[in-house]
Amino acid sequence: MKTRPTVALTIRTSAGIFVAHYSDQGLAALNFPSRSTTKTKATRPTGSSIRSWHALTTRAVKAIVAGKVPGELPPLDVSSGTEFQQRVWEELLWIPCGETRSYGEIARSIRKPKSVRAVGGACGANPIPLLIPCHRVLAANRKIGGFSGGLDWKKRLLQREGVTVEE
DNA sequence: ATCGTCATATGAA
DNA sequence: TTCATATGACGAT
Repeated sequence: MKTRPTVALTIRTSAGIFVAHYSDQGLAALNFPSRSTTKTKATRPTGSSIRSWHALTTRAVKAIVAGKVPGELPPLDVSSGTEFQQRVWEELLWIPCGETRSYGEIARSIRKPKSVRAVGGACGANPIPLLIPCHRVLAANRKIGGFSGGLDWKKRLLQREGVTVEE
């Protein structure tokens, strides 16, 4: 996994300022609001493709934060992940808004029914939360599981989509 | 309902 | 190779 040059652009939402990182392949990472990353103002000359990608990202993020369907997504640069992780992430993309799956179900749908824990690991390694909806993956008993951006975020996003989870 | 234990895949150190 | 997991199934309590 090599680090390609990226451009960081911010997205202002009612929930805070997200930071999107773009490579020449597309959206490479999306960070939750946090104080430590708010100092990214290094906006270099951005190509027209990146600007149009950012427009799509911005719209999608705002929609998801509001619990609505994201609409068209920008190209996602998942080259930082292993083959297995990319397989999992792609699968997450098919989970419709308002529905959930379990880690085990994801494992089965990629024909690796025994790699349930590895699926959890892949979710945790997901560089683009929200757009790759890892928050819609719960444990088998419908419990919350974990979330890289903080469990409060996961709960909030699910509530917005009308999903209730066990506490 | 909760807890301990084991099976098992993947990835990072 | 060893260690840690955002799991799951099962049995004991």
